[in-house]
Amino acid sequence: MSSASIHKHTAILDAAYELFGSGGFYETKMSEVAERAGIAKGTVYLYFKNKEDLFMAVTRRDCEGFLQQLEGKLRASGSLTGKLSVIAAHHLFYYYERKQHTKLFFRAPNNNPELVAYMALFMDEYMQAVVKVLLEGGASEPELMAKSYIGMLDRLKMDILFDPSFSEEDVHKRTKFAASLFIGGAVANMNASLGDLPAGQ
Amino acid sequence: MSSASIHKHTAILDAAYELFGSGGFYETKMSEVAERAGIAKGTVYLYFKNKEDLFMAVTRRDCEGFLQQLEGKLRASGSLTGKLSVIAAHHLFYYYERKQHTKLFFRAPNNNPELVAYMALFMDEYMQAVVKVLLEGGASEPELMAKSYIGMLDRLKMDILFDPSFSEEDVHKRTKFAASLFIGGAVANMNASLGDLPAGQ
Amino acid sequence: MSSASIHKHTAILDAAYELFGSGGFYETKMSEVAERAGIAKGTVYLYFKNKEDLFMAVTRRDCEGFLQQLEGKLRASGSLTGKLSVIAAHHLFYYYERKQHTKLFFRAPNNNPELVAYMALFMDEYMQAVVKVLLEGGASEPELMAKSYIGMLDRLKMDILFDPSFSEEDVHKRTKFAASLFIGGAVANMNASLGDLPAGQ
Amino acid sequence: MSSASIHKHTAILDAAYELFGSGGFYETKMSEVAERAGIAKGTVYLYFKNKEDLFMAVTRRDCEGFLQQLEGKLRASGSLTGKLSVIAAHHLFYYYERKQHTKLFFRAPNNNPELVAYMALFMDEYMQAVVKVLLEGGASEPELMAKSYIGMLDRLKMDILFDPSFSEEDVHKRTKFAASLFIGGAVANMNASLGDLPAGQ
DNA sequence: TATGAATGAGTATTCATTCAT
DNA sequence: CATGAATGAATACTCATTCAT
Repeated sequence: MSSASIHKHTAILDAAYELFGSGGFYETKMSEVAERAGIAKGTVYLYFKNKEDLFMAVTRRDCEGFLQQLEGKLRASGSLTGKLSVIAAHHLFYYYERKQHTKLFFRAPNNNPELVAYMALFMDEYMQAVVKVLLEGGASEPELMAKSYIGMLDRLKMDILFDPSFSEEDVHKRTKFAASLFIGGAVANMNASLGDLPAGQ
Repeated sequence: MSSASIHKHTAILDAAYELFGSGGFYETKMSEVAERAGIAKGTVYLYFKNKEDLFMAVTRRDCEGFLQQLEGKLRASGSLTGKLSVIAAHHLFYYYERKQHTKLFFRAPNNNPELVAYMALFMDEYMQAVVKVLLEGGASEPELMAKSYIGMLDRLKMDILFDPSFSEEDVHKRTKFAASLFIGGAVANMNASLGDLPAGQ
Repeated sequence: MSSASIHKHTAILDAAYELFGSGGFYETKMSEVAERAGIAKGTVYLYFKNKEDLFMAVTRRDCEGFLQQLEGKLRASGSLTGKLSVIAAHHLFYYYERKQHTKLFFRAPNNNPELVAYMALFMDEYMQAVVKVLLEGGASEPELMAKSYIGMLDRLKMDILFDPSFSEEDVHKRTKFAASLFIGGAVANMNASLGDLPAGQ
Repeated sequence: MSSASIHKHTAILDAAYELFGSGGFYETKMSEVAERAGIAKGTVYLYFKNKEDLFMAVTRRDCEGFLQQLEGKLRASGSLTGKLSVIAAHHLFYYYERKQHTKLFFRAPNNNPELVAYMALFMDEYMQAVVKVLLEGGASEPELMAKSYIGMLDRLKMDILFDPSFSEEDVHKRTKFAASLFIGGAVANMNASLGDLPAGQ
């Protein structure tokens, strides 16, 4: 692929990322993608088989970037607690930085088995990255714990996407909160005794 | 509204619930909804303004049912820990019982502000129900905690939806796991010491 | 099917007959068919699955009409020679009457197996009708003879389709010529002896 | 035109002949033609103005070859009957030898006046070749007779194209049958008297 | 109320053709 | 001469919605 080709390939992915991201799969027109990429409609089809293929490619690039960055950051960080904080920060800031374009990324074509399979794979890889961290601490149910942590983070991210007044500082607070809650549990954030809590749960 | 009308209204909602639930908004046809409801295509429009309106109504009924049931269960339960367990059980079993039809419910029309607003409202009401419970324990950041708990539960529910071998027993385990992790934190599930954990976090 | 439906069905077939007939399959647009039939584009699809289906239906109606008329005329006619003349007249006048619309009917979608099969069936039925006549005369190779006769007629019809000055009288002459040539052979139309003709052939 | 050019010109014609022949005009892509000819897409346009021009050239080469071969064979043959047999054999074997590639040759672009004109010209030249033979026998309606003979042959050729089990021997039989029927007429193939045949027709 | 025939706006995709290299 | 990346016109088909009955 020539450098011009690569440039066009990237331009299409970028355009599609923004449009799929804000309008979703069904409400994004291939002609819009072409226009935003600064090329002709037919040209899109020289690089991607069809609309679903383009959506897959956009998703793939995004997910791979997410995981690669995460792994780099985890390698560079130390203690267990530090790593859990890194995960939280990565998750929240990743979306914070892309809030313009990922608002509605979760609007995907509904019955595309390939996409469903890929998303499952992504989720699994993400989870395994977290599991690996947890195992260092000797967690007994690392997969469930990893899923729980990811779920927490994913929900905490929603406000970031939809609340335009969210500041970087706010994201930092949320990051610390998430790691702390996950590690210490609700009990650590409460004044009242939890005397009725079954011990060891 | 006559009783015949109510019956038809309900039949349409039921049909739409199943179809939207398994195929998503865009891949569900109004004609299919009518057919499954046992009425004529035009009749759907006597009860719902248009496809989005129908989707809204389906969503609303589902969310309201979810919240009402939750509130009933919370009133009937005692301690803080008990209530947190009730929330987890409700969230997971709700989807467990509807796994046939909610698989893809999260595929919604992408740019409908009314729907977005409603979902935000639902999330807020759900969160407030959890907040109310947490406040009994004197939580300091009850909203963030509530969101985190809901996020955990939502991710833990995904396997239930997509893994057909999931048994009722498995759901029970997950329920206990979720409540326990949320209350006691990761530290309680780990063998290794978390000596590097900043105290009080 | 209501009478209005039948009317529309027929109107579409008529419109398609004329357009396919003069422009061929590929150069006829469904929107033109609809317009000429006086209905909306979408309505065509209520009556015919797609463009190929419509083409098939048009072809079928035309071929069936051709054969039915032929059979009626054959029943009403007497001697072997008379029947052969009836066949010739039917073939030539059928196209003479439709010269406006069948000029290019032989431009069909190229790779439609169903259509190919149907045309083979039609040709076979046509041939069998001729074979039946020939068998009354004790022909020894009736199928090849039938095909030959049909081939003659089909070529003799071409001028009718493409020559606008062709009169009904001309068609009559051609009819007589065809029957006579087929029955008596070239030898009957020649002054010179055909002494070198293998005897008995 | 250099020899390399001639080679490319021929390669394109060969490729187009096979593809148009088996897929028809509309379902053959210029890119396929180029690929099969072993050249780039754009190069085709250095040799042929456009797709229709290429189709014309392919048709022309085929028709000219058909006529030239026929004329050569006719010069080499003797009696009237012999010449008629030569015509039949030529027509049938020509397609027999090309059955792979001419199955669908008759699927031409529908509204190309130049092509229509050329085909008329070809038909006329073919007819004149036959007429010339028939005039040696003093035929009174040589053109109609020629057309009829060609029509017969054309129909008799169809089975050859579509029936893969057709042997060379079968083609021979058909050749003899055609010439014999044309010369002697149906009456020669029948047991029954044709007493009602108008004398001299 | 209920129907369902009719509508027509809306869009992904193809492919002949061009032209800068 | 040769290339092949880029173009964009052109069209079948779908399906939400309407409205005469």
